[in-house]
Amino acid sequence: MDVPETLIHMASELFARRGYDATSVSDIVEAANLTKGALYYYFSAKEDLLYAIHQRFIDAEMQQAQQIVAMTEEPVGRLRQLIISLVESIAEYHDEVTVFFREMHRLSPDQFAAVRQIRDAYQRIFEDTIAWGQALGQFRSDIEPRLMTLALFGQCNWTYTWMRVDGQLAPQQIGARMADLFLGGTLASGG
Amino acid sequence: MDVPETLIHMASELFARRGYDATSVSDIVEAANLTKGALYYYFSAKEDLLYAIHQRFIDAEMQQAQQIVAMTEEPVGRLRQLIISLVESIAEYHDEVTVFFREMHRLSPDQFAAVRQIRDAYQRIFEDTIAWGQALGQFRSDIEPRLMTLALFGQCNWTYTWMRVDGQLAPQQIGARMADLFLGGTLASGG
Amino acid sequence: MDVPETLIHMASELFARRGYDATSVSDIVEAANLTKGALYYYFSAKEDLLYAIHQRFIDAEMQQAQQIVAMTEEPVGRLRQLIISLVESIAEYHDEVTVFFREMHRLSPDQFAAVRQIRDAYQRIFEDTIAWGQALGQFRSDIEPRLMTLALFGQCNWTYTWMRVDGQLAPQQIGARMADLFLGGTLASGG
Amino acid sequence: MDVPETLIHMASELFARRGYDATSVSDIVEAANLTKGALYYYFSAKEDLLYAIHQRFIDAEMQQAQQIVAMTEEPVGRLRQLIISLVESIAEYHDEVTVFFREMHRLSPDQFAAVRQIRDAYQRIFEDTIAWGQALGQFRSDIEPRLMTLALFGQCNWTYTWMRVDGQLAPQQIGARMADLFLGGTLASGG
DNA sequence: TATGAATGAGGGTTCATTCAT
DNA sequence: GATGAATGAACCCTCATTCAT
Repeated sequence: MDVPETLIHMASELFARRGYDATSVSDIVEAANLTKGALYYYFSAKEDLLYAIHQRFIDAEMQQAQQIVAMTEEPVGRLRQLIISLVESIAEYHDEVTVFFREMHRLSPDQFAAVRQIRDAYQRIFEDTIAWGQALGQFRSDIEPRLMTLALFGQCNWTYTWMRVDGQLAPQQIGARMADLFLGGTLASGG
Repeated sequence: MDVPETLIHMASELFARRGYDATSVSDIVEAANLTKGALYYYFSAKEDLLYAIHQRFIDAEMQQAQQIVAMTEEPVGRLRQLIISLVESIAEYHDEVTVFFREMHRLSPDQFAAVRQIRDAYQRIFEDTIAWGQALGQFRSDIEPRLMTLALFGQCNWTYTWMRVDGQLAPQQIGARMADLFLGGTLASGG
Repeated sequence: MDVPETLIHMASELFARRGYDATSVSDIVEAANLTKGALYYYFSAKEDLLYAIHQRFIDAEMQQAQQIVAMTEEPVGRLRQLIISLVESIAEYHDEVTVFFREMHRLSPDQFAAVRQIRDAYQRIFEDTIAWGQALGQFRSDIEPRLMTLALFGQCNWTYTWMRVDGQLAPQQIGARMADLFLGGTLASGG
Repeated sequence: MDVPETLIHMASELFARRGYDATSVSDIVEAANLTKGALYYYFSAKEDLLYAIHQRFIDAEMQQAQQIVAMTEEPVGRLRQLIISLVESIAEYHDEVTVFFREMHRLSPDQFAAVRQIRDAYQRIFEDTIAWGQALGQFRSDIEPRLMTLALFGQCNWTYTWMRVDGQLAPQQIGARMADLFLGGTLASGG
């Protein structure tokens, strides 16, 4: 397998399990059955691995969101698909996501800014979708899109703390329920 | 001020800002204007500081939840109050909460188990409240209480990543909106 | 013996023998029968040892020069004494001097500037003495004081490359001959 | 340009500026726009570059000295020309000279011995010239030729620490003054 | 109560060198 | 002739912790 790829993968796993600082470069190369020299041939610093992990998730997620935007034509369906896609990605990139949410503050200022820029663009896709729904009268308008997006992100992102690959519900099912809840709320309707 | 108290406070701030591993014992005692000897007189290890920070938040939060349970007599109001209390606590204990969510995995197995026990008990209060509401026909019953609780926790806990002391909305207001959203959902009601 | 003192002494010896970069921190602490931790308790970087060695020589030399200036009242005698003092110091601080001349360029810009300032002041004492002698008509005036000083420094400083503690001539004797040569030149007088 | 030549040239520059140990093989090949493989095709070790730089200067200087010896027939003129030639060479080979004087101790014992042999032969040319002048009664005889040579070498070699290509005086002029000073001394003659 | 000196294991990183291609 | 990938030893430095005082 490709050496830098292997290193990123191994680093994701270890950073997710033990934390970035608690994982030594030695740990990574040992797990990958390589030498430190090899690592430093491809990455100029441990931090670059952290950055690569961040990019890997945010880029994948951003791309999916853009595809969904291109393929949907009304706000409710678009939002539902965005939610499910997000939850599925969190399951698929579980290690990367764990590192992403827990260690972003360890990035260098430059790297942090780069990641943040894409993250903000990603967030704006959700905000715009909600604002669109509000304009159409399909979404409640008493709460600002930004706050609603943050609430939704909380719901979805938090799954990284408890969602298991071998859990009762598949990520797709969990995503569907998150969409149901976010859209419909908790109170029993009708009656 | 009380020495151990000062140390915990300083450690919360630094751990929240830089991370647990990236903060040295020297950093803490310097910030507290004390010496290492003083720290090791009160705490037998750096880890104990981490544990104290976790306890401080979870204990405070647990106590509040129990008070609310004692004071409320129907599920909707209880849940609403629990939500607002949680968001307010996250604002009040911002540093501790940041450390709690980001560094829990760095606790020793014993300490982790102790913290987890209270955290689980705290979670059960929410789950029970939701189950109670379902039994009364006030909450939707198509999603299990546990999943609904985890979704709610996501919504609330995630605020630690973006809520600011000097933000436009006070924590209490943010909590209220979180409750509204969680209970009522996003779709415009009525026709 | 005083720990930082021992370290500076050991470092002088090793830096002089092997060079600054070719001497590891481990080499130094082993030679001093100490641990790395002890070294870094007193010096925040290897470079600080290098700086301390530079200071040690330049400060000692500067002080002696000032004493001679205070004690002498005519240029020829003053210059002769300055020369002898310089050569004697080079013998006394042989290791430090070797490091001083060979590794000055390895100092950090700040440290370099600090050392250079004293070195320049020291040089000015010689230049002023020569200019004074020229003004009195005792020294030749066809060459600028600065160039004469640099030639003299060459003569004296270069002794660090060949002067031995156990050589035939004592440093004081070598210094005296350097003075004779510099003042009288090589050509046979009279005739 | 010839590859090994380029490498020696680049290495001279970098070794002179940063020091031998502080310059990596990577630095050299990058500066020369080559690869490490190319360097190791022509030089079997970094040390060989250092040796080549030493040779380059000492050989050139030795050759010049021999020409001067062959062309001069009395000691004063010969010495004057040797001095000027030395100072001019120091200017011309400034980088190599800097490395020569500062890093000679980093050569391997064998290489050191080889360089030293030529250096000693070179020194003997000066000593012999001075002894010759003493025998003819033209040079003072109260100081041994070896010590006078070392003093003279100090004067001349030290110029590498301060002589600049763009200085007020050309190397040839500086050499002339060095000769004047060494021969005539500092004291005003006559009276 | 608290200090200041010291430890020693391990941290991330560099680098001269090798070698299959 | 020359490359790019890889090695492994050594490098400087940090740090949680200890302990005599």
